[in-house]
Amino acid sequence: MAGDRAASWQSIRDTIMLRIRDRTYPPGELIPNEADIATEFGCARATVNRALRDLAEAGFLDRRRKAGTRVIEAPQRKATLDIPQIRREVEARGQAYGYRLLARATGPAPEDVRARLRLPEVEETLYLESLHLADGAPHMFERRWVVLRTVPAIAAADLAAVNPNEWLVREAPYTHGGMEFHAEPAGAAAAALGCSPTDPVLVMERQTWLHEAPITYAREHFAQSYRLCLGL
Amino acid sequence: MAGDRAASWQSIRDTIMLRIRDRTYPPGELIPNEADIATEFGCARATVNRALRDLAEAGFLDRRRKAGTRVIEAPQRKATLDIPQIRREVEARGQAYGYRLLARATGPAPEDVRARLRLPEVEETLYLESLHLADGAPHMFERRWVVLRTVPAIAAADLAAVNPNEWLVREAPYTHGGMEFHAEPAGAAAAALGCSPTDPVLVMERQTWLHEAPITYAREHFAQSYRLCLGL
DNA sequence: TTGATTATTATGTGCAGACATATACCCTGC
DNA sequence: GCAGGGTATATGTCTGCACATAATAATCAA
Repeated sequence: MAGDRAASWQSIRDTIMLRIRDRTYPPGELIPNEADIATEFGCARATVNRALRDLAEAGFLDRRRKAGTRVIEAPQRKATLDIPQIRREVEARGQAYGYRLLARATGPAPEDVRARLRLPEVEETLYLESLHLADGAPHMFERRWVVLRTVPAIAAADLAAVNPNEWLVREAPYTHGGMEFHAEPAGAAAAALGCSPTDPVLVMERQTWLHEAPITYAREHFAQSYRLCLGL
Repeated sequence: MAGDRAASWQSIRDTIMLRIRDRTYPPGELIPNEADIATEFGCARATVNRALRDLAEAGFLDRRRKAGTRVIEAPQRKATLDIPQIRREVEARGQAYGYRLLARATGPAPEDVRARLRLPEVEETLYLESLHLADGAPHMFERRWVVLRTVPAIAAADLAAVNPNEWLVREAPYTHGGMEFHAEPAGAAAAALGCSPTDPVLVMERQTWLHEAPITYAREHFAQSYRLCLGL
């Protein structure tokens, strides 16, 4: 008997986890069914269910009706990234956050932006260029296109006071989106970032949708010192 | 009454989510307690609990005993990244995965590696240099240090056949770790990647621990075409 | 006013039982 | 041998109830 007393779902989860680690339950193998585990721990099946569900969500178990519960062979662990909210990130490091709106214009979405947002037709967009500062030094240079049909309210927003991302997060919730990172020479962003056009910078591209309606596409160039951190 | 019939926890979750979106439950405000919601939907409190717990885990609600359930002001949405397992990533794109072990040596951990792994003293490490290929073309160049005290078994592993990451994932599970991304010139990795030393490349640094024992530190240089993708 | 104690309350967790649902597996008929 | 259908089974979910726990709010004492 593993849990002599007070089998909480966490303690069951931890025990099962240990057994996965020490190969009592080997990779790829089935583990006992919920009812049996419940008997072993002297608890209700619901409690075991809670424990196993948690491990499955964490990516260590594969559960299927009738088939049973199997230990994942190569635990595809997920890293979670708290989506960079520039201001927070800067302030969390104890630096003063600053923001400057460099350009603002309205016009049709360029070809590459339309492709990113899966826009079949040319649409009016609000184009924004902004620079985000940490302790006065350039930290991130952003170019952003916002689809006016989806978010008409942004036309009236005071984006010199609130940065576009924060405005959108508050006023235009999204249902899904995507991000991509790659490295490229600073190029046109060099001037704003105060580096050489050939210096490597980290570029983040990001799109969001509200159901099928495209909201925004942003292309953010980070200063060289920036490191994107994720926890495992 | 929102759910006239068959209130599953998912349908309750979705309904609550809609109310958060349309500001029926405004940001920062308390939402009704579980018992009231259960009454509204005509279901048991446990079902509501399941729904709200899910939304809390997804980062939309803040729940505290006695205090109640509150809508998060700035939904710090989490992006999840399935930790790059090179082989999978390459094969998922329909390309042939290849791997070559370029160097293998044993010796004390260099200063910067020790810092990364929070190693107070000099320790013996296995140093590995490897190149990962996609359809024969260089895709990622990796330098890795493995702490032999924590993972002695790797000394006997055939790392020409299995890549170090896959071996470690299977044989040396970790409890926690971290990843960082930044951009830098290819430098010494240029030769292996077949690019110019000044070309920008995406660098991933990664460390893992088993409880307090450091396992490995890896520094991976990705080919220029590589893009790190995350879903929101 | 301040600090400690107690009551109240919303969420967290547990149990037993029931039914729902997906699906692996066997059995049948061709 | 193979396709199709039926069945057994393991997980998924819900209910109604109970008690645990955390934390606010109220009360009381110094």
